[in-house]
Amino acid sequence: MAFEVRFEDSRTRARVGRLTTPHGAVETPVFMDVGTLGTVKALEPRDLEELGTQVVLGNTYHLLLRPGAEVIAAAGGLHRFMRWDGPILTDSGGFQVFSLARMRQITEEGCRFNSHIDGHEFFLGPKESMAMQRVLGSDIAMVFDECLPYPCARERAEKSVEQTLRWARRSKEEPHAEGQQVFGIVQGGIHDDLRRHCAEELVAIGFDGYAIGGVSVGEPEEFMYRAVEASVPFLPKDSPRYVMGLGVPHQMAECVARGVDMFDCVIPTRIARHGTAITRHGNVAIKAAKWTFDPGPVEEGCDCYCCRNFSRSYVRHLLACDEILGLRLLTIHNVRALNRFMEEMRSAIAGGTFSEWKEQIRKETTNNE
RNA sequence: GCGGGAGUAGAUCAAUUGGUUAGAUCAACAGAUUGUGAUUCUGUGGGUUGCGGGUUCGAGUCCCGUCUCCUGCC
Repeated sequence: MAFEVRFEDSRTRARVGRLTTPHGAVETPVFMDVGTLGTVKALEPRDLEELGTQVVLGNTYHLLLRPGAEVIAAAGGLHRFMRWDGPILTDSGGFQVFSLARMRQITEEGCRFNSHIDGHEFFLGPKESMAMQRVLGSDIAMVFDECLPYPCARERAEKSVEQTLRWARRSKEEPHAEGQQVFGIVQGGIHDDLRRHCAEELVAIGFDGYAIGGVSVGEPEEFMYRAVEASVPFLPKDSPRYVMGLGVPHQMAECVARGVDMFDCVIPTRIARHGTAITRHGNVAIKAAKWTFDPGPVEEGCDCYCCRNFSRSYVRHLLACDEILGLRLLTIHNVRALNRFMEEMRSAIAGGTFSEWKEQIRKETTNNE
């Protein structure tokens, strides 16, 4: 079995596990860094290693457009192309169908797009997506799905779930790379019965892991937790569960308490580029003038390269001047901050103190500064 | 000393040859960002138009005086 549950919390559904992939083992719960175009923006693979990043995400849609399947194939796959030897998870492009909705035309076979770069028409469906992910050679491939917006009428959600299930079956049937795992994606919006139905049907098809999609798309926080609660009980206990697109610390803690093992999000790298640091006491705008003379690190007690060596004053200065190093240093910090957060979480679960830890996190991170 | 030019938001500059509530950009401040079309986006505050008079229905704009800076000449 590729996934092994090693500790289970007695009071919640939280668990510590290990996911084995062709490029190494992954300790869960895990936060995965988004590297859409074959790079975690501003970081090098050696940075990621030092920061304790376990999995990097790649994106089928974006890599298909640029540089294209031929280039990746010629390089021998995404690992070799981007020089990351750790596990890679590739998104199917399904989310782009949703986020680039204006340009779409959906058929049973998939989705017709116009490239956002040069307008060229192209097509992405379960067949094309799996073929591309096979070329990419990711350790984990995601099925091609439709991500529903919020809010969404029930009738539309029903049809969409059936479409997602048909696409999931076809995604499973397509050939995959050697050792490549395939994860199904539970959709269903905020409708509990649709979530359950979708989960059960996916389990019947049989996947290596199961994602919960269509959350953190603008719905209230409680709806997000409810979507997780409506899905997890119908997923196998011995398979990894992955909430897609989520990376706010206390939200991840809440989802882990509901049985989730994996997360990914653009938040740490994006807000770093926008001048905001993630800390144990909430987000801090390092760009703010009040740090102009501040000699302290971005976050007190952080072990990252940025915090070990540089002052808030310096990082603020770099950001104010739009220096590349500013984006890099703050990205280093934010990635490390979330990885430390997950390390703490795993220790708390293994040590039997998860509930107390989660409560403390909720208090600390909601009080901004 | 004489001549010329310039003084408008924290900074750099606008304001149709006198016409509504003096704008823009940057900075400041606040907010957003959740399977990246994001070094992005949104919003807020901020002015005794150097100062003092005058002309006019009305002055950043015209006139007088004054202060400061720049520049040229003796």
